[in-house]
Amino acid sequence: MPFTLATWNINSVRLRADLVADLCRAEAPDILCLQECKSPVDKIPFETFEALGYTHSIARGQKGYNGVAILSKLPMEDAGHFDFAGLDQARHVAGRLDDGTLIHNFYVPAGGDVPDRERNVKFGQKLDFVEEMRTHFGGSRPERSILVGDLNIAPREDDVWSHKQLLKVVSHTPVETEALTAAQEAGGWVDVTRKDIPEGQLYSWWSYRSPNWDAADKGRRLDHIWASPDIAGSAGGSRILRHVRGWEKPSDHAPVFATFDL
DNA sequence: ATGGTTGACGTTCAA
Repeated sequence: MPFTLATWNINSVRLRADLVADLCRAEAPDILCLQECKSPVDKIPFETFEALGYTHSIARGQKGYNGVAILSKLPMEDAGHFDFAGLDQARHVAGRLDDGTLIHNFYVPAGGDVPDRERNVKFGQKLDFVEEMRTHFGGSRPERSILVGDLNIAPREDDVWSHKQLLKVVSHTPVETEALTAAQEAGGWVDVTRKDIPEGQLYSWWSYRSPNWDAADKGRRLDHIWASPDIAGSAGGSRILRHVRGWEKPSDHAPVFATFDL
């Protein structure tokens, strides 16, 4: 069964419901995973997405912050959620397709500004969250599974505009990139985007604080699509829709796409 | 050395 999967940090699903609809009309992903919905579940405009064929949805939300949702044209059942690091925040939800394929949608904590857990509680929570991803997937190694989301870490040197200048910037510090790589390896996860696009600079996020984001191009690859090793061979077609970052009133993240033929 | 922008909420926090 072939399908197209996308992940997008939408930065308010209510403010940008029209952008979600535009993306769905233009690219027609079968499954769209959203992060930073910033909305209680009962205020997400699911009817807008149902009208476009996304008749199945699973979401977790809270007022104002965080929030994750999976919109799907394919039948999907709720497969539960994690509350890593004991934060009691809506940062993960999982769905299961009819063929048993499991889809994890994560929103990893951003971690604040100071990359030191002694001085910044949020950074410690981020490291704890990623460490729990490692212990979980190391303990029950994923099969027939896909993991996507805003992981808020750019692991490779070519996942940021300047490796050297970002070594002490949260999202690219060695303690973070090593923790994310450890979590990936613990589960045997294959980085699908980098399997398909192994060479060159690749970004999915550009700060709002740069007025000329496109020309300056000081991006980072924070959004990821991983596959368990048994199905990684069926993944392909990766792309990051950079032009979406240039839409009117955009999210600061661009959507990341891949296809699977399971 | 530190500002720059955005969103939700409510007169500030998080990203």
